[in-house]
Amino acid sequence: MPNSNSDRKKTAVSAAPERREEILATAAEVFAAQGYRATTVRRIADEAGMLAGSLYYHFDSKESMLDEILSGFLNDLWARYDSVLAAGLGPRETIEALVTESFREIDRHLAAVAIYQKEARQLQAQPRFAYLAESQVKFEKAWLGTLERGVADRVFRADLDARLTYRFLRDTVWVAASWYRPGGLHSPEEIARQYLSMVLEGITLRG
Amino acid sequence: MPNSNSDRKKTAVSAAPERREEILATAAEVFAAQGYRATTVRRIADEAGMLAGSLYYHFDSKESMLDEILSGFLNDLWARYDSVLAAGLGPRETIEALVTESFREIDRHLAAVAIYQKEARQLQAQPRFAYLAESQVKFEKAWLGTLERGVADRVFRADLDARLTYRFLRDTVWVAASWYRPGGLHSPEEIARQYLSMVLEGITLRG
Amino acid sequence: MPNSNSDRKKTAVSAAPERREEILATAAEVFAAQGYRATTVRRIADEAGMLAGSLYYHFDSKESMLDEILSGFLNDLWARYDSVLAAGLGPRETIEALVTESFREIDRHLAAVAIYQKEARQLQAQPRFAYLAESQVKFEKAWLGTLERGVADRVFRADLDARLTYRFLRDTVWVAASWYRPGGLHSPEEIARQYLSMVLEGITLRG
Amino acid sequence: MPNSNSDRKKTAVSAAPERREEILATAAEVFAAQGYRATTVRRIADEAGMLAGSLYYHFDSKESMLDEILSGFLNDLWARYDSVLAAGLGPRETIEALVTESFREIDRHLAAVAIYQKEARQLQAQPRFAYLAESQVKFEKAWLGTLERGVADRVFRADLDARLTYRFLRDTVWVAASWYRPGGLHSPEEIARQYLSMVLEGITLRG
DNA sequence: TATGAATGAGGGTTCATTCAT
DNA sequence: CATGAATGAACCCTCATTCAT
Repeated sequence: MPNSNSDRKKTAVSAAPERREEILATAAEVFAAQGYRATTVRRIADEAGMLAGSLYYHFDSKESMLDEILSGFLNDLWARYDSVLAAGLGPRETIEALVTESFREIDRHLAAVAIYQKEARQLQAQPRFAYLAESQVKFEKAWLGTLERGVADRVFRADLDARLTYRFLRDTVWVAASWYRPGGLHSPEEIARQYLSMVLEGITLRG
Repeated sequence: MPNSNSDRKKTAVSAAPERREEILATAAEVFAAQGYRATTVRRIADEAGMLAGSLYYHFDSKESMLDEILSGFLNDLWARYDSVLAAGLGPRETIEALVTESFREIDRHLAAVAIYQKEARQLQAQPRFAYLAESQVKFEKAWLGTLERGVADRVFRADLDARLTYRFLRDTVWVAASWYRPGGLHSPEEIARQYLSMVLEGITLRG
Repeated sequence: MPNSNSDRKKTAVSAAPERREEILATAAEVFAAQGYRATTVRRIADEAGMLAGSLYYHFDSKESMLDEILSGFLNDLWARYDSVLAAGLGPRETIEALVTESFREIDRHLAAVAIYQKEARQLQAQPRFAYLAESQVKFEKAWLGTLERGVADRVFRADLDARLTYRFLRDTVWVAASWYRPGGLHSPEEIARQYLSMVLEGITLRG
Repeated sequence: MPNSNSDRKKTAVSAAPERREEILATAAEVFAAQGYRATTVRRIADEAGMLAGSLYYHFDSKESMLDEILSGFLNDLWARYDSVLAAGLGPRETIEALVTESFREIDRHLAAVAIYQKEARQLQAQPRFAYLAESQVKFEKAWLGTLERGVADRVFRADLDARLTYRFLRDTVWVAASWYRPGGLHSPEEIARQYLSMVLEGITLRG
């Protein structure tokens, strides 16, 4: 996956990467809380204990912060998804593993996920963020493929529109970022288990 | 439900509300496509075939356009929800009716729903948009109550966390606005049927 | 005195001059209360029971309303001043008559006087309002001349700077417009009497 | 006295207040020359040798500049008035000292005084500028009280309406700001002496 | 005569960004 | 590394004015 993070041509010398990460984490939280457009660079600087101008020593633009946040998240996500997909599991087990990894990713990169959910659609149009669209395509291929494999294997119902089911699963998982709070009542794994139970078995009680 | 739309003391007189509605529909589409903050009033005016300043003959601010769009949508939604809730249906039938009405509402007010999804959380903080939070509360009461009634009636599974299930249902329905296109392959009712089937029966094939 | 009022090339037909006067009086009051710049043409229209655009049937601009108000006031003032100055009175009696006429003029054209006080200095720069400066010059000539005649006649003290005294008199009289309310406790003549008493005799009690 | 200037939570840090003062002085002069409403921030910026946006680094609005100008002037004025009033002088000497201090204040804060004269009445209505009204009240108390004390002490004439006399004195002093130019022919003290002479003794020559 | 709707030129303000120190 | 100050483009909004009806 193309990752603008890799061809980073920063102003900064390579030294002190911790400060960068701190600022990035701060920025991510503010972006998630207020929205990317609504967030001022000054607000981020305030939160990071510096002046707005000082941010430009570490990053060359507000947009590049966003870029790093999003690509960092997607890189991490795909590393895990790829290893699930390479494990040679059956369709149902693959879905279970993907869902579980997704909730874990929400737990790890909550802010980034929230930002992604809200901004990705608009961002995709810009060349700089084309990788978002590519990730989307790859994502659909993985999930939809698994679902279709499951239907073929008579593990999943065949009477449902595949793309509809895919969207249903995808949305169900990721919108959780809008209410999930790390350290809350349920662990990511517990949430995954319940979600899977609903998705796979439905919420209706069986006689 | 408090509705800022009702105590509108606008510049415009009562006559000729068509132009208002036209502009409002245009604004809603642009807001939905680009995000509220990212949308300039010039863009709305362009799209409406007028100059930016002219918008202010009909509305007194960009924010008040947003307000009317959102409150208009919620008013319509609640009129329908209320009549479903007043119909005295069983829990499963109530859920089915609510889901169906929701998809119909997405069909009717697609732009407004998309805007709501993206902006409501931040907007709620402003006093002017407090009604969004109130609607949210009422919404949760309706859905969660129906689910709990269903569990008590042994119609729904008792082993699921009720709030988790509620969120699952709620999000499942509404995020559809992010991909739904009116006049597409599936009618709102067809989408509702399939969604309900997944939610109620699960996606796993039964022996 | 040049009076833009005389070469009025209005849009309006000559008919219904009462409506004009009504609007003008309304405008004068609003200008006086809020300041010329701060007054919107719409506010005047509201107060006159019409829409902003409708004013332009009667007047061709906001500025021309101001012009008519101011020139109307000055025309009236000079008619009276001129007849005082032509009466051949002694210096003290002339001053007394001018002061009394001034307070009467404040009583008659309160709003116009207030506007004049506040806006004249800036307005003078514009060619259209050059007559304000000319009036000022003529005004100074009349008062200062009378004072100097009084000094020569040993009616007024000779140890005071003449221009200082002139300004003292002028300001004393006209600022009254800032607090005077027609129909209040004191009539214009009573106010004139007391002012004159102070100005001529001073406020110190004589042994 | 309430002073909005004191609870200033400005963008600017405490350091380098000189630039602020420069800009403020510039703004005051432009406000005085053109009127507050008629002054554009672009004009102030031009005069200060910067761009309009740059002003907002130092001040958070055009209004807050006005606020600082006015409250700065009033603070200074009251410091001096208060020390006069605390000096335990007789009525006539108190009036003389107040008048003299007033002319000195006009000399020091000419622009601020001119602005005050022209804008105070309208500004008072806004909560932010309520301190103008409070100052006015305190002002009247000080002057009117002194005048009444003087009448009781048989230093001033008893046959004059006290409030009328107060307004006469007040206006007489302050309108001088409309024509006074620092560094002109007469010093503030000289002007005060002549004004006092007129006010106390009158302009009529005594046999 | 008056209205409704629009125009268009600003005006105040925000904000990402730059840069000398 | 960070600050303080400034830039400049863009934004929302206001308002006098126009004009067809």
